[in-house]
Amino acid sequence: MKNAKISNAVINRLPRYRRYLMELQKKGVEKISSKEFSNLIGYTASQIRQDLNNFGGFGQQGYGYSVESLREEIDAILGLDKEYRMVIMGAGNLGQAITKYANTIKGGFKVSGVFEVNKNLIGTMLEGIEIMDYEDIVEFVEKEKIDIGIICVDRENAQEVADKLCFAGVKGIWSFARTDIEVPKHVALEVVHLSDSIHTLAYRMNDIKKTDAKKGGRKKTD
Amino acid sequence: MKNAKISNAVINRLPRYRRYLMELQKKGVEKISSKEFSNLIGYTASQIRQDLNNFGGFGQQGYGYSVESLREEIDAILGLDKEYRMVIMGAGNLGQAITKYANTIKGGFKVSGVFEVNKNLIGTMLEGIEIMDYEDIVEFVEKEKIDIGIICVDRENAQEVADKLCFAGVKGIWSFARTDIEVPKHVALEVVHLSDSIHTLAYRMNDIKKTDAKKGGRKKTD
DNA sequence: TAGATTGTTAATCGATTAACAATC
DNA sequence: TAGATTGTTAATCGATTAACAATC
Repeated sequence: MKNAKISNAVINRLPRYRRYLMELQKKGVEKISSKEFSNLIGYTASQIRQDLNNFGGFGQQGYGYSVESLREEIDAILGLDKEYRMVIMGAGNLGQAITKYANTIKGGFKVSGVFEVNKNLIGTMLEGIEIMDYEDIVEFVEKEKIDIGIICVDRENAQEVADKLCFAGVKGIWSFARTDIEVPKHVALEVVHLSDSIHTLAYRMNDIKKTDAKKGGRKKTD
Repeated sequence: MKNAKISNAVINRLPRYRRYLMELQKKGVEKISSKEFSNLIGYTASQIRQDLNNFGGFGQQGYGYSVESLREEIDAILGLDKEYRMVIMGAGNLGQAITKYANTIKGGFKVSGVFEVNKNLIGTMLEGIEIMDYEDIVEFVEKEKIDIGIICVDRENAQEVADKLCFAGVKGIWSFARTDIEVPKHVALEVVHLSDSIHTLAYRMNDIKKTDAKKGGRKKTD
């Protein structure tokens, strides 16, 4: 495995490679060349080879890539061979929605607790998990060795909750709060801006109307 | 308003500009220079001016930008001055989660219906909306003038549902399905890969551990 | 007017694509 | 071995940043 800093563009493509490899595995495909993969996934063969070679030489000249072992390599690169214990911060509408979703995530991701400040919610159940008091979060993270904090609180409180989680010792934060937050360098951060996402959709809908594209062609994801 | 094709990088930054402008407005700030905005939002002043000038000259030399009118301009660019009628496709766990979330979206976005194939769910209520039969989707989109279809079905069925929605006449698709889909050129598409997102978080958590970054510094969103 | 700050052109940087030698 | 396809270096493309003339 090489060592230079990997660009975000590359990192963001890794889960996609993995999804296609899983599909291929499910279909029983054993090997794939970068050219065949290119036709399937829509990146150039050159980019695929370039991307993978950031992490090592997983292919074999004259043959291509073994679907199974490439998929295992990418799993290991992404850290999907490990377990992750998570807490949800905030049991309002957003927290309820994300808790429901988080329970369906495949792999080693497990929701261990939900935390709230609203006394009326504390002690009630959400998706089979008891809602606990925000006051107890630091102790819980330490005792239960929580890896990831999922932030589902209001914009106004997101930074404070992030600070608390980082203090408590989480290694990563996944935020759905409608704001930008900062974390110490040793904590990983991934922010999902769902409202930004639908706003760009609105832009594209109106842009299409304006340029009045002729119908018929097809457009791929990304 | 200019006309050249706007890059995705620019489009993706627009909602973020808007969020910061809303905050400034709330605080009663009336004008901002690209330099001040840069300090706040973390893009270079040059990039801010470059981005905005894709759509028109909204500033005034020697003064800066009016927070209120710039925010209005961006609202108009994004199409947030319009109403959008939406349907949720799929009332399983993901559909339930997204319906809960979609009800909280601010602005002109309104959920008008939820559709399912599972006969046991059809006719029951979800977040105050009656779940309807997938068989009736085309008629509903036409009659209710639905603009956006939100796809929350299984990977296996996502493309079929997208095809149906496009046939019915939606102008945009917001997909949360764990797969890539294709739509005709005249339909806008925005895909949210939540599982990809948490996978990149896992990567970054492990990457930090490997490079063993010294603690202390702070990292901003994006 | 003088100072400030935009709008825009030019320079730089980074990411993608092309080419090809290495090698299975 | 000959053919195929990788790994990697070089060329291109696009996006970001810097510079500065225009102008409020």
